[in-house]
Amino acid sequence: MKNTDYYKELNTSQKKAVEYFDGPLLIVAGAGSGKTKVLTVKIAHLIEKKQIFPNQILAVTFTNKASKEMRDRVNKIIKKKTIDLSWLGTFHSISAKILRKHAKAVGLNHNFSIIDQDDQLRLIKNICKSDNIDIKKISPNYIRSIFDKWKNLGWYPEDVVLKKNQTLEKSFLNIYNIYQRKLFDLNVCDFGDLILHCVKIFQKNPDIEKMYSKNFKYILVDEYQDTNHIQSNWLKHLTAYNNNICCVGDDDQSIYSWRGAEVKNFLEFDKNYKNTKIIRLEKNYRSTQNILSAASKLIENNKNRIGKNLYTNGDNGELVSVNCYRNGKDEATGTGDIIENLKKKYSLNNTAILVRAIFQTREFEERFLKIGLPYRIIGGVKFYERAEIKDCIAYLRVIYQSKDDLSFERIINVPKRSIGDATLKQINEYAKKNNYSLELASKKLIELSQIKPKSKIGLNSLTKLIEKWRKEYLNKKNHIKILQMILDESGYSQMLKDKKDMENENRLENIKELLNSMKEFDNLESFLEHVSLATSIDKDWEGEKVNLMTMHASKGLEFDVVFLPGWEEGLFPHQKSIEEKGDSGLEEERRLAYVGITRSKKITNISFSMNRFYQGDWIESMASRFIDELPNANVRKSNIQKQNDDFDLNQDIEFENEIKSPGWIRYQKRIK
DNA sequence: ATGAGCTAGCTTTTT
DNA sequence: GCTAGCTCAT
Repeated sequence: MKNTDYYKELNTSQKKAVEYFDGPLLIVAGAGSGKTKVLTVKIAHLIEKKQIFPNQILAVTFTNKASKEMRDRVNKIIKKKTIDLSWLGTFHSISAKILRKHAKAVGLNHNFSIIDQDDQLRLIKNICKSDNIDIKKISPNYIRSIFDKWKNLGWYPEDVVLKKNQTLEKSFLNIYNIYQRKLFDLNVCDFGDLILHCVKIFQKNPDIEKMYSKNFKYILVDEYQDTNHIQSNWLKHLTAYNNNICCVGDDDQSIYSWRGAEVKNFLEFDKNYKNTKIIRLEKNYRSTQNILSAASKLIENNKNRIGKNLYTNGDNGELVSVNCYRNGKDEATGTGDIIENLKKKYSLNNTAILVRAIFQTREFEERFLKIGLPYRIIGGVKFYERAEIKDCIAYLRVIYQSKDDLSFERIINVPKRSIGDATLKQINEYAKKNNYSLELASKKLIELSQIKPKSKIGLNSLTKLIEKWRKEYLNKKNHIKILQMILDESGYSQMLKDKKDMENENRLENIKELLNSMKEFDNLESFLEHVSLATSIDKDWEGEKVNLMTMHASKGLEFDVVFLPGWEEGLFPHQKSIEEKGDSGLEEERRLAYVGITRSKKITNISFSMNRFYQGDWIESMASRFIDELPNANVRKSNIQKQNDDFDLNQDIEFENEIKSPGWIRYQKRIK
């Protein structure tokens, strides 16, 4: 095997990391040190040099985006036809794949549906209602977060261990029991179950564990610092036979502890896996010296870290600028001005504004619309979480899986069919009593003429339609045609057309896009599987636009120019973070700052404002403590006083038709 | 069953 | 200041 170009490009420690194949390996990879490169080259080497079958490699990421990128890059390296890396995916997608094969082992049917947070919440609310639990006293959202926590710890209801003082949690245990039973009845899983069920299957069935762990000759894990307890457990099972695991991560970029991630997994990797080899990647290929020094000095204020010395061969570059503005509007205006100046040299696509909380994008949006600076918002409401998209999917799910009561309940009165709480309650009770699905219960109640006349008409037509659509599905009608049929015949399209406001036009657009994205799938089944685990469809990347997103969402990305606004005490570090988690909360906020700064390749602009309009009030704010932690040698501080550049609301500006972000809609409402 | 009107609460959110 | 989610009157 000759040394190929991609291999020559690696530095010494990267090469070492690629070539260390057998036994546990932990790669401590600083920001911008080329960790994805190492992982992808390693996969290529395993296939080409070590003659490992692609389907004997397990490669795990956290996001769909990361696995897509990894797949693309491996394919680029191995120039042959697309290789079958069937076990490259997210923790959840791989778990779902395993679980489909062994669903029976945990009491599920192989065609189970995967439910999201929204469905979880509705289910919990339903349980609370029938159990007479006062939702006002305990928020269902809190209950859900506790369930998730338990699942992340690997606990079925019977495994839950509580301390004496956890009385509130104790009262949730009964709900957890009912909730889990309900999930089985409905033949559905929540996200947490996907991984938890797999671990339980491995625990109870050594033969299944052996089958998989024997097959996976090599296991690679990206962003290891973000794994939680159950994920680390899951990996332990899958490494049982061959014990070849390579994990890549950066403890300084652990920013998801609130989602159950435990840096402990990363810091104590060598305790969990005996004879671990540790390799550090400390050469940074991304940022200038000034940016790197600023980030490094800042993160040194954290006590709980491995510690590393990042270096770069690059030049010093520009100083990191720290700008003080009078208020949020000035900050948005000033930022816009700087972008206008820089955009000849650095493209807008390579410019990003990274915020702590998504609401902060608003002021920037308003300003950018005003001056006609194109932008895109990454994050916010996910495509597949939009109500209209969820409605479409609920219709499809009901057809695919008649037991899916959650979906049935979602669409029973959408569009309006005069079926309200009372009727729904009646159906629910009848279903429960006879152990029917809601759909079956509805049909029976109609037959028995027990539904109020007005509701009966609506309900009857719905059940008849569902039967008709299901027949079409069983006759192998194309899934896109089926959805079009549903939209027409249910009156859903009409409902959206009737209300002629902007939002509904948007909704119709989104549905068109959904129909379009369905083309990529052969059948309804594979489409539904994709949808349950996906959050977005790739789009809106065309054109030159400034990127606005949260710092969380920016992890793994890089830009020439990065703006970090709103560095004020209370907002960043966020008050809540410190209140809830104290010092460890503060350290996580600092890691977030570190992630933010290290996204930048050339220019970094940090800013704060002395006054901010926040939650309906003007508050005086102080510069974030993080600003004081930046090294003076690498920073240039300035006070920016804008002239009286008040927003002129009467100006007529033609907006590009495509910009229909929340900010644009708000803006439209305001100027009307 | 449904729309108007009021109130509480307001971070991050890979799946 | 905004808005989701509930209550209450129609």
